[in-house]
Amino acid sequence: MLQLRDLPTPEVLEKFAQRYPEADVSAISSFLHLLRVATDLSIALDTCLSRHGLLQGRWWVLILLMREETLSSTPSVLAQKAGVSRATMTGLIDGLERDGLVERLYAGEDRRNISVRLTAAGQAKLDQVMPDYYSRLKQCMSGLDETGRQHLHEMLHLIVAGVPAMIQA
Amino acid sequence: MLQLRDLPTPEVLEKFAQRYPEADVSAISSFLHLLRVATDLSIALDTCLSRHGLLQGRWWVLILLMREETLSSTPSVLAQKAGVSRATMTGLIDGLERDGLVERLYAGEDRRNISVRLTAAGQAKLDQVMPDYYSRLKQCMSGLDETGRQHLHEMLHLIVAGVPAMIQA
DNA sequence: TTGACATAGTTAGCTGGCTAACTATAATGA
DNA sequence: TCATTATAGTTAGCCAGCTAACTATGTCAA
Repeated sequence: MLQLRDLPTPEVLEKFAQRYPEADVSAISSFLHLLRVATDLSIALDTCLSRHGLLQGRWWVLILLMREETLSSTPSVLAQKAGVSRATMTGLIDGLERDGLVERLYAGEDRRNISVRLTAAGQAKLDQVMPDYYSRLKQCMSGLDETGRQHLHEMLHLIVAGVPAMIQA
Repeated sequence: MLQLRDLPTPEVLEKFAQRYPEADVSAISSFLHLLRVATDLSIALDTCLSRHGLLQGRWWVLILLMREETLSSTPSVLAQKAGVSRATMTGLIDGLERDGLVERLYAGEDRRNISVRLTAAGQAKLDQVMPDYYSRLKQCMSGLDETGRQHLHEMLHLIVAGVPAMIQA
């Protein structure tokens, strides 16, 4: 996400703003700070999951399956929800199946679709990971009270509303 | 960073919280929302840079060099500041040098060190990219006023303070 | 002074994403 | 009805990170 470790100091920003009058130093600073913190959180999540021999990609697949009443779904739906390509999902399922955490079932009406189901071992793995993840996360976010969290949500909405403007041609 | 597109609804969170009492639903929700928005911002940044034929990694190297009075630095220092391994930095510099945006100079005191310098073409590239980047970013963050940005900073500090607790053994 | 250790840059090979192209199956419309 | 088009899953190959190992150079203490 944001690899950069050496965020610009106010002085550096000022220097750049002098050459580039378009620069809005507090906007830049907020943007980079947000990316920096989010990246650190993501790394922390990876660290937590790695203790259980998992990576984010596979872990999300397990969670998406657990959300389903039937504990199953199809690769293309999973790909959409997980935000990866179908090709990547094939690889994720391959790995999870090799570890016995999910299984492919070829039994559907439409023979283009296959079903991917969380196995008992997959559920057991989640029952081991999730309490650890949740309690660490609770600690991590404990600095922010309910009001602060509400505030954060609102700000994030405001920011995300600006993304189209950033992308447009 | 966060690939997941299908963030949990309050109902899903409630269901998980029932099975896993450690869950703090508002903490989880804030955490995921933060990662989701940051990821969207990072993708928007990539989109902006790609219009100029750049990727984040190389672009940050150019910026780090421009920050220096001498427009130059060494690969290992750049690697540290850019938050990538020295091996990766070798590759980034290779690419930038091939495009004529930086040059390697072998002239230092300590012959283990080499110097990497921003070329005129590199500076010209930045003069083309930065105004675009800055004005897009300004638009993107325009939903948040100065007070909001201050608030955001404070909250991010509170969150980042919790990261060690999330990582610790 | 020289042997052990540390540091800088590079190379080789791994990984988890990606796109594009392929196969098989289903749906649709002339 | 059958040719076209769309969809699902997979495969092949690309890319930008990574670690580990290697070479060359510098440092330091016995």
